[in-house]
Amino acid sequence: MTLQSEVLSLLAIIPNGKVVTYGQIAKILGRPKASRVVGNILHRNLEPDRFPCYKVVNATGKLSSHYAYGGLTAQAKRLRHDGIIVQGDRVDLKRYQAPSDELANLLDSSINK
DNA sequence: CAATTGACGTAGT
DNA sequence: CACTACGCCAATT
Repeated sequence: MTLQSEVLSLLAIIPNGKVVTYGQIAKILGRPKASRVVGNILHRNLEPDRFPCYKVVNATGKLSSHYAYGGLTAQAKRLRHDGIIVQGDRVDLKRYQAPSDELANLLDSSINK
């Protein structure tokens, strides 16, 4: 099982109206130091229609500046569409970041399903 | 197979 | 919070 497929699986189960950070994903998948890899995976796959990669932000809540198809603006637009308030180029992590344990639980459920 | 490449994170300033 | 420097590691070349 590649880390890549794990990351994509996790993206698919992010609760609507919530966001996650790269490091959070990495930690959940057992690679707490592989935050960069998570970003690389999303960068290389570029499948915005298949996975909600717009729900992924960095540790400060800032949106990815190299997001495909319009960059920050396009990503912010998608986030707002999900009911998430985007101030400038960032979101309020305190309010929108999905708890890691909840994600782990959802991931487990998706595997079981 | 070795080197390169980053949608990043953390600690220090 | 903004910036810098350095560490990290799977996928790609």
